[in-house]
Amino acid sequence: MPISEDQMTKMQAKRKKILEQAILLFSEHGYNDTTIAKVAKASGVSFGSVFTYFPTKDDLFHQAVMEPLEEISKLLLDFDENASNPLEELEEMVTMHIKIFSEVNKYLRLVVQVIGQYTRFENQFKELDQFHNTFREKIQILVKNGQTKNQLKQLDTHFTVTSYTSLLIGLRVNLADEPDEEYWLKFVPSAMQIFGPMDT
Amino acid sequence: MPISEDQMTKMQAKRKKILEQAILLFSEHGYNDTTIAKVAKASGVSFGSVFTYFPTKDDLFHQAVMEPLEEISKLLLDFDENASNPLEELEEMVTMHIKIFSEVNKYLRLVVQVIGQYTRFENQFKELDQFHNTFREKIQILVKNGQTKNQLKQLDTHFTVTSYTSLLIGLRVNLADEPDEEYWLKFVPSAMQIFGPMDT
Amino acid sequence: MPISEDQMTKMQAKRKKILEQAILLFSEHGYNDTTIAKVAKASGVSFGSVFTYFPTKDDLFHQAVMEPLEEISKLLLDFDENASNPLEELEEMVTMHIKIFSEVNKYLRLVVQVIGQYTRFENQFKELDQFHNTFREKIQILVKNGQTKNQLKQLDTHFTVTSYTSLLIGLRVNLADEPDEEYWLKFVPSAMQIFGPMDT
Amino acid sequence: MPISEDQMTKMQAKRKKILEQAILLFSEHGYNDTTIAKVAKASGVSFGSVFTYFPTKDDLFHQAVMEPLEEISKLLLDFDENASNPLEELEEMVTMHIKIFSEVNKYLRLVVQVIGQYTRFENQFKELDQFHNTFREKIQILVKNGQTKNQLKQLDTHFTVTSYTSLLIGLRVNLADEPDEEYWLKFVPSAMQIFGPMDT
DNA sequence: AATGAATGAGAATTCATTCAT
DNA sequence: CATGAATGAATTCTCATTCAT
Repeated sequence: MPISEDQMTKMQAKRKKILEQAILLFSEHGYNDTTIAKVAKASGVSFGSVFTYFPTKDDLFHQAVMEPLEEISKLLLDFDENASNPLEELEEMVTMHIKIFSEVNKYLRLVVQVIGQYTRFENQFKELDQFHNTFREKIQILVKNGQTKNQLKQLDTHFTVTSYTSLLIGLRVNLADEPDEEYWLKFVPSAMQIFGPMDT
Repeated sequence: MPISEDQMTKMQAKRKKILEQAILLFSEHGYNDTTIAKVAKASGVSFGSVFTYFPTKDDLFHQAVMEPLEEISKLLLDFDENASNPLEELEEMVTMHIKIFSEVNKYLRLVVQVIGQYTRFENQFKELDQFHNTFREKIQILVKNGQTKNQLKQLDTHFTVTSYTSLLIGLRVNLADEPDEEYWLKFVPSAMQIFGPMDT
Repeated sequence: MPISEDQMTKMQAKRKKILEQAILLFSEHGYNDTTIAKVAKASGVSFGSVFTYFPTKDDLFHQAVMEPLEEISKLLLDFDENASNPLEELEEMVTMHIKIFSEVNKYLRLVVQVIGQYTRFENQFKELDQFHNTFREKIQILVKNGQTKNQLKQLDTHFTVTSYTSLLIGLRVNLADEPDEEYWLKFVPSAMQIFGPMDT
Repeated sequence: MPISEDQMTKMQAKRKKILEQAILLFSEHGYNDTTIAKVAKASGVSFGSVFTYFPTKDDLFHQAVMEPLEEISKLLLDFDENASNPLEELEEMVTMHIKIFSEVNKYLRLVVQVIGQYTRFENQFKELDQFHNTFREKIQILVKNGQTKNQLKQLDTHFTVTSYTSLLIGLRVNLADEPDEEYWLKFVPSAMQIFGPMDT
């Protein structure tokens, strides 16, 4: 092997650094106003090096949108849709989601850009849309279970869940770069309301 | 100076046409990918004419964001926060808002872009933010009245109303270019839930 | 009409100037080493103006190869293949061809580049090749007439004429930028030999 | 130093392989479109290895033009200018030359590029020109001998011989990548005509 | 000697803006 | 006022060359 393990590690780190800075810049300034030169400078690498790791600017953007999705989607799907106490699980889930959305500020702004211009960023949009479907389906099961157990009102689950995910993304849009988790958590009750919890 | 009224009318029409097309193009393709040449072509006017009506591209964008706001804000604020039956008024208001959001697709995508990149479009963002505050304040009064009359649960009005506006904008993001008003109206119940209507 | 005739004339002149300089530069330095900046400078126009007249560099090259062809092909085909005295006509034709080839130095170097890299300049090559066929066919008729009248030896006309055109282009290659018409004319007897004139 | 003979052989082979591929690529795609990376890939060696054998791209091109010349020039000069039967020798020579030109297609395209852009490839051109002179001088002697023996017409030998070499290079340009030796050999009579053989 | 990551100079192309007609 | 040619700054991407491993 011509490449030592040490070098591999360094390269991985370099790639990661570039991608991180790209996400930051893309999310703040958009696709066009984020030049490769700016990304290179922010990452502390040379201009040409960006092209060593990402063949085109399009590719860099694509990876900036796609790579974090895997990790974040795991976190967002980390709840038990068949929990014995659906209402309790739902509240835990909402709390978790709110926390996550309060944290991954920059990346979500990138997501909003992609969705907002889905014709321009078609490929990325498709993948995000696919996750959105998976996401909603899993929540729907939990909601149905809650309704079966009479913990939730008999609302249409499709519209309920779509409203919930819309609230999440809408908060991220409206709260701009509000970083205070405490503040975010105050939206948990409103979010819960959407699911129509039975008064007890 | 010696400009006939007829000419004035024509120029107004031309300006309006340019602005309309600019909104469409800006919302679909973003600021940078919308060139003046494309706007001119879409409007059926010459290249240089755009500059006759809007001194710079920045200005064109600014007007594209600001001018429709006046009209739309009037529509959105068209409810009686001191109605004698707050819950009924609230439901009417929500229905109206959902209808409006289902209709002004293109413009709202433009709004999302501005909010999503508020550092880049600072001036426009400020004005939108200002309206957002006015908007929320008026709704808050209605909600408080509803709570006083025990039609609504005693939820924190600030967070409730911000959740409501977030849901609206979030729906616009999530439903992309869904144009069917019938479909949109199905979200009214979910939106109402946020305000915690008392079961009757 | 928004453009005055005067302006049209100026633009035509500008376009011509750019094309002329492009031919010179392309022929001397090749496609890649001829930058648009150099063409602009040589033509005394601004960088961007080149793009006003020729959308891409490829297009500029294409026109540089194609446009002069029309005029030159007319000159080269200006002989009477059915002349009553074919041998005399042939000698006049050869003399004319040699003169032309001695004059259009730069352009022919461009032609040699295209032919030499016909895979790279496929489109241009095809058109040149087409002319080459037309050119040879017309000469072949004259040669056949000369053979019928026993003024020329019974040589295979296809190979004879292809040899003749090869000699012409080969001379242009070998004589590099020799500009002296007198010198060039000394090759007429050699060129005539190819056709196998009967000794008289 | 301590380099085994075995290693030397391997390196020589590697160098040869690189040069062969370089000739192919340069001749087909020209200097600029032939990147070091492409040469490396075609040769099956690593990117950096090309630089081990050829310090710069210029040098690689230089060697690609120069190294084959030695061998080919020997072949082209392999005739007896003082043969007792000059005409017979001339015909044998022409046949041999035509065969050689039909074979070394790729390299000759490279030669045409150098001559066609002699200002750009000055050094290489000078050496090719030098050979051209040597080549013509030797043929001239043979032609003069043929004229002395009244086997050839009294034509100017300089122009005759230059016409002959022009025909050769012109055929290589015109016949593009025609590989059929049989076809090429049909040009021998035309080539012979240039020397003005006496009818017998 | 071999490898390929790192670098940055250089090139084509786009496009807002200016301005003469 | 309308038009569109002229301009050049800015951007992406390529690639020869260097150099650490």
